[in-house]
Amino acid sequence: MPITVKLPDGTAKEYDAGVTPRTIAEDIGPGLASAAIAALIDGEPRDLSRPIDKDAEVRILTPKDEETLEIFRHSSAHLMAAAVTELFPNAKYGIGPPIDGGFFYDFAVDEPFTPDDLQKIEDKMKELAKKKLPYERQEIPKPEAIAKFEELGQPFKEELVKEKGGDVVSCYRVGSFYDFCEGPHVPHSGVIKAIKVLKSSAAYWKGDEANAPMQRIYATTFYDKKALAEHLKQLEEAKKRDHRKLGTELSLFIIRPEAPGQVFWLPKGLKVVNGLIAYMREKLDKRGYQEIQTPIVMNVDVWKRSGHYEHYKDNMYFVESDGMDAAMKPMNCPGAALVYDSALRSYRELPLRLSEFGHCHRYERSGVLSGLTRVRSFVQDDAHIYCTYEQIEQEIVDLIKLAHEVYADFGFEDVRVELSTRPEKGKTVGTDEQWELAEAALVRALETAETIYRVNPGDGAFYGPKIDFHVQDAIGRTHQCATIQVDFAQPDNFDLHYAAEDGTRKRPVLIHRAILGSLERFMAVLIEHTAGALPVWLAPVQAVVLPISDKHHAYARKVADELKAAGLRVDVDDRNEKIGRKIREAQLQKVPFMLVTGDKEIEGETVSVRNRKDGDQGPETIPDFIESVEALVRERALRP
RNA sequence: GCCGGCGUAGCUCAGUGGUAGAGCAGCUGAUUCGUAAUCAGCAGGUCGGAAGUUCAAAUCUUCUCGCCGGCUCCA
Repeated sequence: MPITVKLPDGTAKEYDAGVTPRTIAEDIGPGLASAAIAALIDGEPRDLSRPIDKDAEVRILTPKDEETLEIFRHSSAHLMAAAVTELFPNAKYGIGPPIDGGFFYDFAVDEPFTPDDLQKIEDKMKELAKKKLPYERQEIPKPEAIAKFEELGQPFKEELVKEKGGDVVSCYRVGSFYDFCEGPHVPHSGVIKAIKVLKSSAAYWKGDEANAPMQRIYATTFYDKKALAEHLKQLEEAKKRDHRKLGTELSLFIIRPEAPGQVFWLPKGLKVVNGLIAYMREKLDKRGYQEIQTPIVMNVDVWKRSGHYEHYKDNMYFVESDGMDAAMKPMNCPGAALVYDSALRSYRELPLRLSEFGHCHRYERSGVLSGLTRVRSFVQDDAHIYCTYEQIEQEIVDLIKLAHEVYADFGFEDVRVELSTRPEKGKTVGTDEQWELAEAALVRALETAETIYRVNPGDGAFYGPKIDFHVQDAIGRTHQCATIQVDFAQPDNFDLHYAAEDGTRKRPVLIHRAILGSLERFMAVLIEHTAGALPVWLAPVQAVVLPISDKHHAYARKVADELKAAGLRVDVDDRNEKIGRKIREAQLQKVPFMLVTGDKEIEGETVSVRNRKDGDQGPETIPDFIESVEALVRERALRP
């Protein structure tokens, strides 16, 4: 029976039913046939060898197509499992999906893999790749598959087959590895030309600590060795930008064993943090916020009332003093609620926007702490907006705009927005109706603000749904920053109300929001994004004056005094060192401007300006230099 | 928390059972210098902590603290 195959360029060809994509590729040309990895049949990815039995649109996939990478990495995961099968015949297979930048495969083994094992696995993979082992697809009845995996001693696979619907399941064989798998796969292992096994770590079957422990091996593969080398170089670059490393090198902060998960801000780091706070205050003042500060330790009754005790106590620190049971605040909302409740509020005051740079403490499991991004003590640029139901949408639209405005100021162009909805019932406070109203309000606001967003079902806070903003740094890592949450429950818990226009008492709605998120985490993002070269307006030291020799010290100090008088943050490097050394160190400290002062400059009452990015800029008078720096600060320019 | 790795001078690291090392930073001195490292000397460590094995422990064992990686992403 003939079928019609439509190609991407619009041409149609006739084939006998059962023709494979490979044959079609060969028909189109030998170049395409040899580059072909898989095919899209009516948009569905398929093996090259899988017969087509009806009219279809066919697109041959080569390494140039984006869709191919996932297939390629997935096939690579099978190759890794094949290598493990040969080296560790007793390994039980879990799952092996592609991930960003590579893939992993989970194995249950008696002994965790050692670095040596990983090298052996990599070598074995390379050996198997060279053999050009075919990826063979089989479709077999489900009971047969179950029996097969039982016979192979693969309980996890058996479990997965049992969970799968349908009567027939597909399996793939590559080398001595046989796997339950939808596919598709590359035609043979020879296309996997560049392989690197990266690391191994613990995981649990289906990600649940209650299940069997497994060893997860991470690896990556590429179509050619050059691409792999580039990828590894990028990983190196990411290490160089790591905020923990730069934090030490630039003397921004330390974290000590005496206080795990808590930050000691050094003078330079605190300059930057304070710069961020000043920046946010300026933004908030323009938007009608009123700043408050609420206590860190409050009677535990407050937390029982807010619902935190019930839903969040595992993450809270408790203290006792004067016989009072108290807790350290993990969030600022109850404090704000008490402030709201301290006066009789009128509808005329709404929306009441109470901001707070609130210092929160949350107990985090020891294994999850990480630099500035996951800490136990942090300051949120928080605010609580009390408003009427009608005002919600406009407030949220404004917040979405504010978030985008702030991120643009820092040069974050790639911002992802996520809407997280209600977690499992029983883990939340508030009624069904309240949740529905809150979620609907967020969705409406997102649509009004024309924001593209993704939904994270069940990922909301225990008191309300939320919109999260994730920014991507210069090396592609994403970090959660802003969060906007609608909360109908807290005003109830604290019995908050306002006098409405008609004289009745009504319940306000609460919107929680943070724009930078936590100052600690935002610092991490900023440090990694800028590789430590903070924009001039935030740089802890904006300029360093570099006298050439002793006899220029007096002039250098005079210059520095003038700059300081103008409000610039300036140091003088009057060490007994050569100018080259002073410049090198200022460059390494990422100081935006270096001002070389010697005989020439004294004579002309100038400084020779060198900026960290473009090098020597030649002489400039001091007033001119001050003016140019002030302009950069005013504009919050991203580059000197 | 769990699994693995790691913990030696302020920083980066060497040192696999026999007297604790290097580079950088620091201090002192010399040098007075023009756009990414001047030279010399000096000083600096209960080898994360505790217990154990041993004639002898940074090194081996146990416990403990901390750090790093990972623990959601359909076979």
